[in-house]
Amino acid sequence: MAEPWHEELRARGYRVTPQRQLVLEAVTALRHGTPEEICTEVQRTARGVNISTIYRTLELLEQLGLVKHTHLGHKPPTYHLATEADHVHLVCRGCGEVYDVTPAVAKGLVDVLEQEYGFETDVQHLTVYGRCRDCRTT
Amino acid sequence: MAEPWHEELRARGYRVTPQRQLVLEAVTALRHGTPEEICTEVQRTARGVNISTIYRTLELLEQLGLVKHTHLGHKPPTYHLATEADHVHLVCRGCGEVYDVTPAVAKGLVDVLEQEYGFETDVQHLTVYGRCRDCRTT
DNA sequence: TTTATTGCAAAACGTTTGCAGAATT
DNA sequence: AATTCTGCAAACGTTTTGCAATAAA
Repeated sequence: MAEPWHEELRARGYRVTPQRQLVLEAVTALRHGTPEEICTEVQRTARGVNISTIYRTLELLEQLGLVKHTHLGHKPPTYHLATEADHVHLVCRGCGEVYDVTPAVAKGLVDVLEQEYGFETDVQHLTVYGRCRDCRTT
Repeated sequence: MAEPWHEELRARGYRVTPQRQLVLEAVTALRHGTPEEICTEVQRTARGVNISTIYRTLELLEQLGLVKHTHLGHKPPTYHLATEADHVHLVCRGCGEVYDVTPAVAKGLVDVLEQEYGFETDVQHLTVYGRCRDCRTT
C-alpha cells in the first residue's frame, strides 16, 4: 500500500485517507467518469462517502497533477488519470461513445495554428465531435 | 423591419416579439455570449426581460437554425449567429480570448480521422485550447 | 494531541418548468 | 377572439460552502 503519491500527499501536509484512495481507483476504473459516476463507483465499496467529498478530492488530485478533467459536450466534466498516455478525445454524437486516439492525429492542426496564428495548442485537451464509423453506417 | 426571419417565424406558427428581436441582436453584438451575458445585453434596452425568456428564445432560434451554441471550457454555453461563416474556435488559457479561424486549419486533422478511424468530424464545433501569441510572449 | 478531513445540511449556480396575465396574430 | 408568449416563482440538477464531529498524523 505504500504507493508513491502517498508520500507526495504527506509531504505537502495532506493526509492519506480511504476516500482519497477510492476516488483515485474509481477514476482509474471508469476512464472518463463524471463526479456523479465516480461517486456511485466509490459507494459500491464505501457506502457512506458523500458527493461533496468526491468534489473536494477530485479538486485536490487534480491540483496534485494526478488526475485531469475534460469537458465533453453538455455533460458534467469527466475525469481521467493524468498518467494515462496523452490522447485526443473523439466524441460521437450518435452513440455518445468517447474514443481516445493518439495526439499525432492533430499534428497538422498544431503546425498550422503555430505558423499562421502563433497559437500554442494544448493537444491533451483537444476534443473532436462528430460521428463514429458505426453510427455513420447505421 | 421586415426581416426575412420574421416570415420564417410566422410561417411556423411562432410570433415576432420585441424580446426575440433583442435576443438576436444581442447574440450578434456579443459574438460569443453566454445566456447570462445575452440577458444583460438585452436588458440594456428592455429592462423587464426575464432570463427564462432568454433561454426559451435561444432554444427557439437555435431550432430555427438562426443561432448555434458551443461549449467553451468551464463556462456556460456561448451563442453565435449561424449565418456567420463557419469557424474553428481558439480559446486562450492565458487571457480567455476566443478567436475565430477558418475551418481550413483542421483539414489535416479531418483527413486523418476519416482515413484512420472512419470518424466524420463536425468541424464547426471544434474548439482548440492553448495560448495565443500575446500570452506566450508575456 | 493536533489539525486535516469528512459528512451533513444549506446555499449557490445555471437552467427548466407551470401558470396566469399580456401581447401578437 | 384565439392562442402564443412573457414574467414570475418555484423546481431542478450540479457544484460549493460552513460547521461540528471524526480520523490521520
